Amino acid sequence: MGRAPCCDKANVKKGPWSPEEDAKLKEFIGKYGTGGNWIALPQKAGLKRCGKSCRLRWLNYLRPNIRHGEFSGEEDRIICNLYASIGSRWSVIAAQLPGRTDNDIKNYWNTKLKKKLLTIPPSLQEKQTLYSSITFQTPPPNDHHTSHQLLNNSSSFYDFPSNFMNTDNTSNSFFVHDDHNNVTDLQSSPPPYPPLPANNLLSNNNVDVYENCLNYLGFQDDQYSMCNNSQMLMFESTCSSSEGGNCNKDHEQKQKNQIKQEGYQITLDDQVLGDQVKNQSFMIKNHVTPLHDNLEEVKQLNFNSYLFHDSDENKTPYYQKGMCSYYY
DNA sequence: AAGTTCAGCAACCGCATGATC
DNA sequence: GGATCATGCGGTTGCTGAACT
Repeated sequence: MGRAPCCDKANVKKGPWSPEEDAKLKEFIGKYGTGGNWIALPQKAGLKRCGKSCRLRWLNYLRPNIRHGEFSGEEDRIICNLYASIGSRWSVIAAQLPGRTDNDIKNYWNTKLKKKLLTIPPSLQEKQTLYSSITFQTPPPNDHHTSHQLLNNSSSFYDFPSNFMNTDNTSNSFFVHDDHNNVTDLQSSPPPYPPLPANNLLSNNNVDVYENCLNYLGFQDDQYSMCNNSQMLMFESTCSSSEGGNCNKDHEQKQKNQIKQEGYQITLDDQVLGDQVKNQSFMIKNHVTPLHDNLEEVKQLNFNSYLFHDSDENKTPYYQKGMCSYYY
């Protein structure tokens, strides 16, 4: 015995709406509103439709100020940003795009935007564009913004959780705090941000800002990114879950070696965000030093897709893929 | 020109959640 | 606290027209 149907399926019309039906629904809602009861509405309005169908038709097509047609570049950026941060919560994304419906955005994402992003060639320039869109704006080269200025420059529609961090405008100090009121003042070591969520936020239901976007682009698992004022480094790693923290040193060394081969010098720091994160990944702290003096040259470097092939204790192959790029 | 494939989109379906009794 | 119902949401389906062979 399944769930009771929401309406009498035998007596409701399905399929595309006719102009007459649209007019009836529009007129009825114009006069009486929805009355807070979609189930009863079709009968009152003289429609042989399911209440859910009426609701959908109204919300996605008939209600005032609906916009159809081409999405702008700005809308693309917003969708990508939000998808990266919250995933496929289309209604939330739609709320940021006046006149757009969740259905529209979902369709647009599935049919166009996703493909558009997937076809981005693996050149740094393209990646930079994408990452800048899914992360945060960065200041111009040689402009020593404070971290909270970075935050202020970040996309306005992305609201960090209220406990994510505080900034102190008077002293330029910058700190994060977690649910236990453990406050970390990052003033003494210049934060490499755009902001990383405090570990309690990273480790539970809060999706890493960057994760989804990279995942759907074909990258996997954990990646964290950071920006050292004019530079940003993105990294990801995939570790066997059973390895816990042990894999990190190993992979860290590999990544370090790999990066050195590419002409960069980095300082790794494997603490930062607590056990859960540490066990899955490692952080590269804020000292990222290009060995090249010329930023233009740096800009051209492409660290895309280091691929490590290894195996865990069960001889199951796994991959670790590192990726980083400078950008400013 | 006819048939086939593909992309875009409207609409449906079923599940999750919240409100009410 | 549990049952029932309405609503909202996201995944999926299927229709339509355009593009391709």
